[in-house]
Amino acid sequence: MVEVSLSKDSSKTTMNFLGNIFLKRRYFLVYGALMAVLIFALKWLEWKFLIVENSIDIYVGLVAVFFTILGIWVAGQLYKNKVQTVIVEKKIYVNPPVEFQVNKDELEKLNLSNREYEVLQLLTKGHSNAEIAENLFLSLSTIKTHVSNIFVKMDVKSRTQAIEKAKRLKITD
Amino acid sequence: MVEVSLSKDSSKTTMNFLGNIFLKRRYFLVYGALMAVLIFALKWLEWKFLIVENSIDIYVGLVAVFFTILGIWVAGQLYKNKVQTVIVEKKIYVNPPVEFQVNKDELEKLNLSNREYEVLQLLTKGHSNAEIAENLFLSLSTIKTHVSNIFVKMDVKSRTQAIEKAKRLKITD
DNA sequence: GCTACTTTGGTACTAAAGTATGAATACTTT
DNA sequence: AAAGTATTCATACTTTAGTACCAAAGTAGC
Repeated sequence: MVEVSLSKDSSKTTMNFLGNIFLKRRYFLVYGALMAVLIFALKWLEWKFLIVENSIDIYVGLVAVFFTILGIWVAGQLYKNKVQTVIVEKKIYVNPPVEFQVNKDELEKLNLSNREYEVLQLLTKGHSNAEIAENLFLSLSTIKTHVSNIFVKMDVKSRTQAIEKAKRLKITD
Repeated sequence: MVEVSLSKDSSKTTMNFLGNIFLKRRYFLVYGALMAVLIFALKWLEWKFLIVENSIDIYVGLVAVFFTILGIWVAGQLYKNKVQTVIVEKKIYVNPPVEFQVNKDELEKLNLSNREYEVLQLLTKGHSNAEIAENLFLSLSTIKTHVSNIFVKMDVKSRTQAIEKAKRLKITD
C-alpha cells in the first residue's frame, strides 16, 4: 500500500510520451523505405549496365532486403503490445459507526455481577457515590462496597483509574 | 483518472501476460537458432556432395540469416525503451487509523493553557494529584490550582466528570 | 506603565473517596 | 443441612480531592 500524489503534469507527461512513440514508429517506417529505395536504386543502376554480369548480386541484394524486413516484422510482433501497468492504491477513510458497543470479551473477563456493572456504568459517567446511591435507591455504604469490589476485579486503585480502563477496554460507553 | 476494480484474476493476468512475453522471446531465439541450424545442416549436407556446384546457395542462405538478425536488432533498438506505462488509480475504502486524534475544535473552545492541558492529560489517565505533581516536578498545591482552573473552564465539578467529558469530546486520549 | 493572564506555591478547611471490619438476608450449589 | 454467592447496610478510620484565600514572578498586549 502506497499513497501517491498525482498532478496534472503527470497526465501531460503521459501524452508527450505517447506522442514520442508515434513519432519514433514513423521514423522506423521511413528508415525501412529509404533503405529499400536506396538499395533498389543502386542495384537498378548497376542493373542497367551490369545486369548480365551481376544477376547474382541483385538476387542477393533482394534477399537481404526481404529478410531484414522480415526480422523487423518479427521484432515488432514481440514488442507490439508491451504495456506496463502501474497500479496505485489510494486510501479513502470511511467513518466507522458512531454507536457504542460493549466489548463483551473484556467484560466477561472481569466477572462483574449485574449490580456491580450497573454501578460501574454510573461511575464512569462521572457520578459521585452519593449520586449513584440515590439513583439506584441504595445506601452510600452499599455503593462503597460495590465500588470497592469493582476495584478489586478491575485491578485498579481509584475511580479515575476505573473510568480510564473501562473506556479504554470499551466495557462502558 | 478512472476507477478500476482489480481482482486477483487481473493480477494473475498481468503475470501471465509478462510470462507470455518472456516465452515469446524465448520462442524467437529458438526459432532463430533452429533456422540457422537447419539451414546450416541442409547446406552442409549439400556442401558435402555439392559444395562446388552450390556455393552460391550457401552464400545466399548466410546472407538471409545475417540480415534477419540485423532487422530484429534494429527493431529491438527502436522498441527497447519504449514501454508504455499506464497508471491506474485504485480506491480502497478502509477504516480510519486506530490512532487517537485530538478534537482540535473542542479543545480550542476550552481555552486551556498549555500547562492546564498537560495536567488534564495525566488526570484523564487516572493519576492522582500527587502523582501528577511528581510527574511534572511541581507541588501538590500547584496541581490543585491547575485542576481547579480546568474544572472551571470545562464546566465540571469533579475529576471524574472531567475525565468523562474529555474522553467523550476527544480532547484527550 | 497598566492590565490580564499564566505559572507556581502556601495555608486552612470541608467534602468525598477509599479501606477495614462486621453483620444480615436470600438464593443456589454441594 | 452446610457451604458458597450476591446483595444490602453500618461503623470507624485514613487518604485524597476540592475550595477559599493569599502571594509572587513572568509574559504579552495595549
